[in-house]
Amino acid sequence: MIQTTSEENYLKTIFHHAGLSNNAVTTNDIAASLGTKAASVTEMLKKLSAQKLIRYKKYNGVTLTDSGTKQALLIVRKHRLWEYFLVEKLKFSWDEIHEVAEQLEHIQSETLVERLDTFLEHPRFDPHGDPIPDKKGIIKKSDSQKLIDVTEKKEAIVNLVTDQPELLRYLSKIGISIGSKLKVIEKNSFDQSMLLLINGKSKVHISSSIANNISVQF
Amino acid sequence: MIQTTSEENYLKTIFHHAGLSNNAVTTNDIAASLGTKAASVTEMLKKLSAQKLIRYKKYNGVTLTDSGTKQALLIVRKHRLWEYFLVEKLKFSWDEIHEVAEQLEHIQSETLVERLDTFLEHPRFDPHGDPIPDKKGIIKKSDSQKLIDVTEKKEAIVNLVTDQPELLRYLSKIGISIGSKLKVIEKNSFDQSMLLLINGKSKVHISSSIANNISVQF
DNA sequence: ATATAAATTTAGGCAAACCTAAAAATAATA
DNA sequence: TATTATTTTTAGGTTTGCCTAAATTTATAT
Repeated sequence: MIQTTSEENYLKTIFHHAGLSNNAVTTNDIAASLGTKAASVTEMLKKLSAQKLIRYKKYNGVTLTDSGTKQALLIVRKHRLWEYFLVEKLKFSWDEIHEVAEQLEHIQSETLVERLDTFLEHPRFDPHGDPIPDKKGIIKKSDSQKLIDVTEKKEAIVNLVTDQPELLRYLSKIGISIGSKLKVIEKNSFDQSMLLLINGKSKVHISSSIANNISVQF
Repeated sequence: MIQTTSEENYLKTIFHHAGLSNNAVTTNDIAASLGTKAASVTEMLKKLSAQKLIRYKKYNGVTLTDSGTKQALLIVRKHRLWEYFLVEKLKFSWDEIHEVAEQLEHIQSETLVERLDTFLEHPRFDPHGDPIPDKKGIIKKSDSQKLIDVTEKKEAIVNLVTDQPELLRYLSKIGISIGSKLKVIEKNSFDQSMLLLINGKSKVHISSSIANNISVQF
C-alpha cells in the first residue's frame, strides 16, 4: 500500500491533530496545518477514504481507520528516526532538523528504515523527546524517564520525585510538584544543570543532582 | 536554483550519456534511459533550456551548459555519498543500494550533504569505485589507489607496481602487468586476499601483501 | 425561530509531467 | 536523387494536487 508524498502528509497531519484517542479532525484544521485550502482537503479526503485510510462523512470531519493509523505511525517512525540520525550522527542542531526530516520521511524503503533503526541502536525517543513507534507502529507506553535524560526543548510532566523531604521542600518552593509541566529550555553540557520553564510561567535553574531525582513522562 | 525531481533526473541522465567530454545526447536516448517517451523529453528539454541548463536546438540533441554540468555533478555527488552511507554504515549490500540512493539524491539540503560528507569522513569513491565529486562539483583526477583498497566488483587498470624484481616476476607469471585490467571479484575479509579477473579472462587469487604493492587507476 | 456567520463541498481551472497520434525534419538506401 | 525509414516535434489528452468562486450545510446569535 504505497502512498504519494501528499497522501502521506495528509495522513500524518490528521494523526497529529487526532492524537492517540483519535478524535475527529476538521477540514479547516487540516488545511491550516498543511498550508492548503479547504477545497483541496475535501478532495484528498475522498481519496483517502476510498483507500479506507480514514472514515469520512461529508461535513463531519474525519477519523483514521486502524489501517490509516498504522500508516501514519510508520511515517512518524521514519520522521523521528531520521531526526535522531540528523542530531546524533550528523550533528545537526535541534532546530535545523525538521525541514530535512520532512523530506527524508517520504523515502520508500522498508529495508532502509529497519537498517537505520539498527544502525542507531533502536532509539526510543527522538531529539525532541517524542517516542519513536516500532516497526509495527506501536508506541511503547510512555513510561517515565529521568528528567536528567530529557532532551532540550521537550515538554514533560512530573511523574515522581524521589522521596527525600529536603528535596521535596526545595521543589515545592520553586514551584515543582507532581503534575507540573516542565519544558527543558537549556541543558548545560558542563555540569548537566538545566534551565526549566515551569507550567509555562516561571524559569528555574536546577542542578544535575536534582534533575536526577525527578521522573517525568510525556 | 532549485529543480524538481524530474528535472534533476533529466540532468543526471544527460550527464551520464554525455560523459565528461560532454557529447551531444539524443532525445531518444534520454527517453530510453528514463523510461519515458520522446515527446515528453522534448517538452522537458525546452524547460531545461529556458533555465540555461542545457543547450538545445531542435532536432540537434543537447549538451549541458557549465551550469547544467555543475548541477548534474552535485546530484551525482549526493547519489554516491548516500550509496557510500548505505553500504558502510547501514550494511546494505552492493546490489540493494541503487533504488534507495535514487530517492535520497533528491533531498534538498546543502547542509545535509555537507554534514553527511563530514560524517563519512570525505570518501573519495562510492561502493562501485566511482569517484565522488566535491562540493564544487569537481571530480579529482583519477589518481591511483592501492589495489588493496579497491572495492569489490570494481574494474581498475594497473598503474604502477612496486619495483621489486621478485614481485614483478611473479606478477608477469600470473598475467598481471602495467595496463592490465583487473576486476575485483571477491575480497576475503579475513586475510585481505583477493580474487581477481584479469583482462576479462583468467581468475587469480592474490595475497594482501601483493595487493598492497600494486597501484591501479579507474 | 430566523437571520447571519462560518465551515464545507462542488464546480470549473491551472501547471507539471506524463501519454498517443499525427506532422515535420533528418537520415539512410535503392 | 528520390523514396523510404527513423527521429523528433507538435498537438491534443490524462492525472495529481493545487486554486478561486459559488453553492450548500451546519453553527451561532439575536
